[in-house]
Amino acid sequence: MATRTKQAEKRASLKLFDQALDYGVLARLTGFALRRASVIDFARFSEAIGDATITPLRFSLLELVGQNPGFQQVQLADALGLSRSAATVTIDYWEQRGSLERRPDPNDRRSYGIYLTREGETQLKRLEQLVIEHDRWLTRKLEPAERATLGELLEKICAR
Amino acid sequence: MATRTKQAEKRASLKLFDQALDYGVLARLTGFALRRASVIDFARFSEAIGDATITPLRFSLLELVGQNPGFQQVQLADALGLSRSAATVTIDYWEQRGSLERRPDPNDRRSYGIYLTREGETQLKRLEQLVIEHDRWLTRKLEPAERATLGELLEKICAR
DNA sequence: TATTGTTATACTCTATAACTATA
DNA sequence: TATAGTTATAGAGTATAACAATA
Repeated sequence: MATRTKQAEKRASLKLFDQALDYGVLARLTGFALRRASVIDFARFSEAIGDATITPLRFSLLELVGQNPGFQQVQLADALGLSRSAATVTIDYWEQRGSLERRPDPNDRRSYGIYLTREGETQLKRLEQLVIEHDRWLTRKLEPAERATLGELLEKICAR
Repeated sequence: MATRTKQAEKRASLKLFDQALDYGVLARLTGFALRRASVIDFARFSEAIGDATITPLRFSLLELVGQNPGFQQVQLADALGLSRSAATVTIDYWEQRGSLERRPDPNDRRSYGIYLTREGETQLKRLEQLVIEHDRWLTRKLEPAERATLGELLEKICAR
């Protein structure tokens, strides 16, 4: 039992990337650096939120619904680069928690508009604060100007 | 049949992120931008390599072995933030392809040193070229100086 | 007792395909 | 015929736990 705990403990400390090793071309790859940073972000996200089931993707969807009430599932899926089935599952998650609801679209009976519930609005406001705090933690080593620059450069990468 | 093809086709085009939607606080989050860029990188990586089974992680491990021949699995796992079992599986993948081999460690009979085979050396050189090309594609919208800046900023995020 | 590596197992995430009900 | 959403299913990927061999 002690052994298992130790193994889990060791992994939990997440001391990525060993100084003793030569990373070769990896050290020159933007893609590798992006992945590293993303892993760090992801690893602390749920912890910062205080709920292991709330992932970055799930938060993103809730935020998107909050900002764009009434949009179709298909639009939300596209906006996040998800399949329709993945969007269904993610929406199910929040609906089961009472944070959002599907309302039949009066103009197209195949589809629903997705809306926050009253509970969802409260929840989202709470999460926004925690996520913003977490993001500040993630970028705590950067000056405000550097953070802005990073945002612009990443934006350029994503622009088509 | 036509329907299915269309669905897959649509997703393959990966037109992430809809201009019509308001991304709210997501637009201000470094973590969200990192994830977006990573998704773009990952989505094109295997395609650029021309082999759907070679993922960024698998390439990273091979590169690490190439630069650090003879290291233990546990060291490679730590260097990539993997569990021991995940490292085992990843090494199995390359070993089955004849690209690397486990050699018994003469000093510690519990462990192996991991080495490239002759085939692995050739393979790695080939992959390095393709990966570097892919990374250039990923950052094609950035000036050389911007690319360098991005690297430094990401480095700061990852530094402890 | 602790560590290296393997295996068994389970869980998360996401995709494609098939299905339904509409359009 | 095409589309919105659901469900069934499968495949990556990765983790923990248990185990064997060795330290």
